[in-house]
Amino acid sequence: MNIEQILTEKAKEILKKKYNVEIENFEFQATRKDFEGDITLVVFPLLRHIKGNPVKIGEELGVAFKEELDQIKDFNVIQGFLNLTFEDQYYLEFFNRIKNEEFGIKNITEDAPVIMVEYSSPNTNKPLHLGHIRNNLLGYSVAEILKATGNKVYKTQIINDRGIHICKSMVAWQKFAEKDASGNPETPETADMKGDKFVGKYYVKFDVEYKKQIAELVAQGVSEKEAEKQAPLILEAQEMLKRWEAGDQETIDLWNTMNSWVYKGFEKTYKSLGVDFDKNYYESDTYLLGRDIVEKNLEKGIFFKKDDGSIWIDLTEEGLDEKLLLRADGTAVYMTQDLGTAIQRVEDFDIDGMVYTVGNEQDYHFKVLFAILQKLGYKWAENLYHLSYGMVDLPSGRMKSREGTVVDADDLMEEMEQTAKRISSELGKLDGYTEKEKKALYKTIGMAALKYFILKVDPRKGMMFDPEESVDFQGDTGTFIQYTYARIQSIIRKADFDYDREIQEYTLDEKEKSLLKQLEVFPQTLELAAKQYSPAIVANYTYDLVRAFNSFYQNVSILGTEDQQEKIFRVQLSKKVAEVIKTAFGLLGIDVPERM
RNA sequence: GGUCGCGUAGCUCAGCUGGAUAGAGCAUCUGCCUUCUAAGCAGACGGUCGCAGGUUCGAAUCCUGCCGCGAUCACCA
Repeated sequence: MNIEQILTEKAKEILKKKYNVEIENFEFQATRKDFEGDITLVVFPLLRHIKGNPVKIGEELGVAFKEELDQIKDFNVIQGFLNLTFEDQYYLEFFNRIKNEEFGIKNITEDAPVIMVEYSSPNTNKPLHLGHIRNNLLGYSVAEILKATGNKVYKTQIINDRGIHICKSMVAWQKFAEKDASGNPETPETADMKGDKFVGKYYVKFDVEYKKQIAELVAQGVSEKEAEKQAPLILEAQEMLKRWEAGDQETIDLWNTMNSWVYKGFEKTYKSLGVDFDKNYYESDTYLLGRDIVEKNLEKGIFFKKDDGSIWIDLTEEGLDEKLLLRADGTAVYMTQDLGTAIQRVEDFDIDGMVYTVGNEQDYHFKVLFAILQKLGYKWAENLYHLSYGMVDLPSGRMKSREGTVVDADDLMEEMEQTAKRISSELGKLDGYTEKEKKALYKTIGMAALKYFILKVDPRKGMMFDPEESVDFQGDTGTFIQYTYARIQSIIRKADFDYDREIQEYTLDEKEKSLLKQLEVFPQTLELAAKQYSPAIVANYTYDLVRAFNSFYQNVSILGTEDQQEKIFRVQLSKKVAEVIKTAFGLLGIDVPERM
């Protein structure tokens, strides 16, 4: 039983005796720092059940708590707030209990819920950019947080590897690839380019040439709309798509080759980002899924057919529209595919729920998707969540690839590393590190700054990113948190005495106490983060913890104190704080360095 | 136009299921390194929580209306 439950039981008992009322819920909150106390019971809500003066009721409860509970040292009542102060012993017992365990992390049991987290889901014609970074970091982190709170998790991505856009890159490469002396077209290897960048280059090339053709046609008097349809390049791309769908071997080979280039490039970016997947789905495998389901349920009357033969679902009862699922020619749309893919995944992994990490521009799509799956009666459809995140905006507005304002993922990561290098070199604290170790450290620091910057904001909200003002390394940053971790490691390295002994009796310093309080809420913070699918909650928690530690560090002496008890306790406490930092940052996908 | 989301300090963001005098960081200004890492600490300055009503003992938080910004409303994905 935790302290809130103990207090609740006691309060129930007291009020029953005194006022003969049964009250189930009490409102507790951490005492604000301007007041004396550790936990506060808000008395006002009780007035609904008890007629009386809130101050008097508070006093009565306070007296009883103090007399009857060992944990309570003192109390005060201000207006309708009963502030309770705990005995130091309470915190000490808490600390000794968690000291040697992996604190905050739940075990994953045999019967744990199985959740699939989808994220990234790139197109194979464009390199990853800042938007993908937010997506990837969020998806990965939410997956980790779900694991830490006792779920079995599979991470997945669905790769959009087919369609007209891929054919555009293929056509462009066939037609416009630069050739070497013996007439061989360039490849990522010969051009010394990352595969995704290479293919992306030809996608852009297609667009440029296509626009030229449109302009020419328009100059000949063709309307713009017509020109877009008639331009030879687009016709070629459409032909290519037809051949692909017909299974033409040459086309499939080219498609495979170019996709494999892209995947190699993605792989590198994912590795730098530190994200991974348990399973990849490819649209080329899933785009035909969903049709059977639609046809099967047509008979059941969940779907209906219009005169032209197209198949729809009516979601007006759910407050949504009618939605098309199969065209009159029997081909599927995006929705149908997602429907089929969801069902496929449940078959593959026996999952109980899914999280889709997709931008908030698709809110409507997922509302509809989930509504349909629920209507079809799948039990797991109750546990679908659209992790809908806001767009990353630049100071100039939205990122637009057409206007060249996309922030490339690889470039950004490289810049972060360079900034870390510059600052680190200026500070010059890395004596004894080899060049290789230094480089690894710069990357660790740069990535932390970037990841923390992105993850600390509420996923649902849009966010601002200014590439000119490089990400901060001071204040509320990943760097600051890493720095604190490194600081603690330095203390531990220097603590050359046996500090393993358990401290039983101890008078807590104010700074120690606020650290313990912050540690205490770690598990519930993780629960909240999982419930809200929000890494930001973990990030903000870690920042508060670290701030409390630095205040402690600067205001009391850890290794310098004469008192042996004090010295042992402070080293133990510091060590525990470092562990929690590491755990929390692990959930955000951020590494911590031993030195910096 | 319908639907959804957002609007908190000069800037970037916190603020849990309503609770005490709305919090951080950056920026600006003051102190603190012969003692455990100053990527730090301590402090100052900075707010009509978009506006107007309502519910409540109590509203940044819930409800309604309005204003501003964004997304979406495709037989695109």
